[in-house]
Amino acid sequence: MKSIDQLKRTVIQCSLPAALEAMGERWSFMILRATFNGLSHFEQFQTTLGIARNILANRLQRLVDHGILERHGCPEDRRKVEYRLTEKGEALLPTLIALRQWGEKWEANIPNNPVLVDSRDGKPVADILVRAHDGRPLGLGDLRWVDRADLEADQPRCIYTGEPVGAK
Amino acid sequence: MKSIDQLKRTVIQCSLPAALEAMGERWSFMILRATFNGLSHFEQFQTTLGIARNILANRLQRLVDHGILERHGCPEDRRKVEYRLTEKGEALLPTLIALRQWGEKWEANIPNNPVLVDSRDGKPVADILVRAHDGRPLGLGDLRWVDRADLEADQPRCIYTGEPVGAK
DNA sequence: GACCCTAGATTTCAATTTGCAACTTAAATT
DNA sequence: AATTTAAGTTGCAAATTGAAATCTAGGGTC
Repeated sequence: MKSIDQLKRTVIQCSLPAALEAMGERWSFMILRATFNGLSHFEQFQTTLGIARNILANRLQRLVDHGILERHGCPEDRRKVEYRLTEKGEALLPTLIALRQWGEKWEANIPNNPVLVDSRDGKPVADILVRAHDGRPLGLGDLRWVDRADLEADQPRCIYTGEPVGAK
Repeated sequence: MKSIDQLKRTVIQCSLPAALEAMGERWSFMILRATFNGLSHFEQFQTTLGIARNILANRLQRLVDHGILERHGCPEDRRKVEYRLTEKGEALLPTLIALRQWGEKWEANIPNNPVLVDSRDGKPVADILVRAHDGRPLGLGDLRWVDRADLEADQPRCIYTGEPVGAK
């Protein structure tokens, strides 16, 4: 009772709805993954993903509208359109990889392929984790949700328990 | 032309479809976020998210079916049901945070609240990044996609260019 | 015990979204 | 000139979503 009370005093603001409006549709992440793997044309997406053509057209348009992909005509073959990742689209890579790693570990027991590796040593990238500002991995027990107002007042306290967080 | 040819030689296997089957519905991440913030009852989800009751019931059922939430009756008030995160559900935190951070940076310009902080020092967690096995942050330019078969044969090569990756 | 309230759904029905198949249009190829 | 290819669009049936009303079991109050 008290904890929920505390929670309600926190103004909940979250960009998750906005993020989901851009990427929450069923095929959006699949299309994004395909672009990360080098696909860029309508027919490529259609044949490799097996998505309906009208839905694909609609999703590509949405991704372009949200600034995640850019539409470029190909000068050497003017029938073709190239869909390219923008910087904003590229910034979704950690989310995509996190989701894929979760799926590999907890849903499908099949190893993901292709594998994303470090170009320097050819080793697969690390599991995506929540980390402290200095890079230390953090588990759920090391984490607290605090109200931004309390944080800015240098009085971070857990929104459930009210308990102060961190050294003073 | 050559790069797509190379790509087609790679057996594409991906747990992304499986992950999206569990979490790809419109409200799933919103419900998950609510549980991470301490909500656990039907009415709490309904009033704070504003989701239709039938859809909420259906989504909770799906999340339970996928082993992301667990359903517990409350002994002290037998009308109530408590939905709790499982270990599998908790493992989605990095994905959720990555998506939220992306939204904060690229979509909504409003600061996220509440803030996830390190319990040790009360500082907000780091941005979710793709990192090397040793924790070094990696940008897109430091990454390559390689066929798992090539990786296991200790011959990692970029699936587009065929270029060998890493020192030999 | 009669009454009302609460939590967690289920049902009904309209509106929207999805998906398949066929068609279109412009550009390239034979 | 005829064919093929790339990237869509259109029409229509099926599935999904959402708002509102209803339902059921349990609690609280007098």
